[in-house]
Amino acid sequence: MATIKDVARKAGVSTATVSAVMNDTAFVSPELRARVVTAIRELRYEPSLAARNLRRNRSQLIALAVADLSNPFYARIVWSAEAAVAAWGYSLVLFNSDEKPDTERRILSRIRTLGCDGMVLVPVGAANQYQPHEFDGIATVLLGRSIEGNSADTVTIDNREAGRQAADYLLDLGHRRIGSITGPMQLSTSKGRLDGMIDAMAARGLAPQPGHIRSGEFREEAAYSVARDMMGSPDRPTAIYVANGVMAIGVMRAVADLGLRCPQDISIASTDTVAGAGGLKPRLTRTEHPIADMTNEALRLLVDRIEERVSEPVRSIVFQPALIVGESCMPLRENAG
Amino acid sequence: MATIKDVARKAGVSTATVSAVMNDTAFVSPELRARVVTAIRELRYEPSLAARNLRRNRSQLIALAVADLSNPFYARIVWSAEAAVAAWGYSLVLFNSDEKPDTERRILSRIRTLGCDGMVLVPVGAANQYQPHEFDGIATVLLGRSIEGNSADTVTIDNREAGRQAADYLLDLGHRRIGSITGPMQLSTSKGRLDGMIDAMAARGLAPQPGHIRSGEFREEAAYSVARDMMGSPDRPTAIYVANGVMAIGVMRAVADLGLRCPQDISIASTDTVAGAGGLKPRLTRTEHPIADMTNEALRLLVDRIEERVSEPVRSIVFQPALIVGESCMPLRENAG
DNA sequence: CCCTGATAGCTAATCGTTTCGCTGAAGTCT
DNA sequence: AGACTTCAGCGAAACGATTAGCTATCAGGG
Repeated sequence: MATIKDVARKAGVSTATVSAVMNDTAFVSPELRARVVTAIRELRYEPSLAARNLRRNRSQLIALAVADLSNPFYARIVWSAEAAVAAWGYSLVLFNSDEKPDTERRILSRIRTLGCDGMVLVPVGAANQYQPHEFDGIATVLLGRSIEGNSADTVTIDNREAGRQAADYLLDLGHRRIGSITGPMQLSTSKGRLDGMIDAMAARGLAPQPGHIRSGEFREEAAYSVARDMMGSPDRPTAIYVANGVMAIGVMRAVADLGLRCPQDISIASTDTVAGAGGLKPRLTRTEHPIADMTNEALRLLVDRIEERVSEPVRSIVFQPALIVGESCMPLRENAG
Repeated sequence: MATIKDVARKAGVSTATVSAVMNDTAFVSPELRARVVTAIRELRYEPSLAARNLRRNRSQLIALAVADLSNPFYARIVWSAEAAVAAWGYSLVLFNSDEKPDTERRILSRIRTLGCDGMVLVPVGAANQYQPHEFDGIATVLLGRSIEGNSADTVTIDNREAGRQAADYLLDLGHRRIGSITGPMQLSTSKGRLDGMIDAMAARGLAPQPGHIRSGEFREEAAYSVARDMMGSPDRPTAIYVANGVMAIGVMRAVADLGLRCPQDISIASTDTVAGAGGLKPRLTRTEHPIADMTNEALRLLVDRIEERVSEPVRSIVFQPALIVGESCMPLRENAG
């Protein structure tokens, strides 16, 4: 592995000159430049990032820590993030906290040791689980979920509005007994979506039955068992709002396994679709997030911070959901059968 | 950000001692050790990987370069790889070559500059596009696809067997006019799967019609248009073998858009299912790969190399596919309608 | 009591860059 | 012609760790 010294020796110049050529950081006469370039090519010199970073105190690394890599929603974020990170000239270090606060803690420490220039974090813990020092010294953008009281930039969606839109749609179809299967209540996403749904019902003088509101892990299996339980009872809801795409798959599976039909027997709406579910039948009625836009925006904010073109102290960007009507919901009156 | 010197000063010892404590690399008396540990805790010292790596010439980084991050198949690999990499004490740097050899070339160079200790590569180019020097000095495992003549360890599936299994299944159902939509022919995966299918047909004295064999990019859109074209013609095949899961979705969409029904009008089988397609209706008949096992195995081989517990010169592990019967195929005689 | 051997812990060199400050040749002005 | 600028290019000091090699201390044997 050739070093800058080898190049300098071969080209008959100092290492400073080689560095100047590499980084275009000072004028170098055409002759010298040519000699250096030749030497670089012949020796196949590639600068050592370790050395450069030690000196510059930069790493060219951006960390992305997502909550659950098995969830296509996050897989989609990873995809967008990789592209954005590369476009900004960084490399992506990927972590999966698997919805476990302890794992997340280890990840944060690892990100620090790696000297990542910045990180995009989908936080998994409750607000009070974070120590302020876990964030200082490293540019941070929170994605999708926020941490109350934290001073990092955030990019989120309007969860409350998402819940409201989905519930309004179901209400417009005439449903009155609407249930919800949502994620862990300490997460801003779960809580916001549920609150939005309750808002929408309250606006029409309604409230969900207590037994029709259930929360659990953001996973297919969790949703499956909760749904089986809720749907098995005689006073089951006529429509259900599921807080995320993976859970919606679980719910549909539960419905099918109980011998119920969707949408004839039960209407299902959700928030956050799962990639590749284009083939899911019936197609889910859901509110969608502009995942790629959100991710790009998160990285723009992050790079802004890293490169210190900082404007305001804390920036929060909220994306609005859009309702996509599929085939998983029907008007109530036709539910008689 | 505290450095080792700060810790040494605070604990009243030399940096060498701090280093010894950190790495447990020499005996340190209990008293000193205690002082050092306290100082480390109080200063919240975390060693700089950049400095350590410069010195040790290691980076604790493993690169994963996949061919197409938008493909759930690779998303699944990413998921498994992140877990395996973390379990071995490394961090994962993720790249997406997007099936573009040029991008892949840039990635290889980047991996080199980053000083990654090793890489897992899903190669996208033809064998002759690789220069030997792009691989030397960095431990490499090729995953899923191989490069002829390359001396890296490989973990692949038996593509030929996968094609054979799928085709045999269709043949057993009585199909004779079987077509195939496959990926780029310079890739070992595409070629192997097609060869397997041809093998199976040849074993029964059959051969596919030339117009029934089409290749294109490993993407949904590509498959969609090729399928529309092939299915539109009057002598269309009665069954079709699609070389990958994402393409299968495109084919199913094309079939539906042409007003054809699957499996009544056409049987579809594929290799490599897409995660989350559990909800796809009808469920795809396909050969599946043990993705997690393959990925784990790839990382085991890689870490072996990195940590120089090398056994044989080159190791190749081939996984066998398994046929999973869904609902997307029917016996030929019932195709009359 | 001195010499030896063992060893805890220190000093300083080193990894491969970047970058500050310097040198000295060439150019400009009076 | 002398003094002053300019600036291409160089030398060497960082950056923060690891580690080879050394020093000093101490115990034990002769």
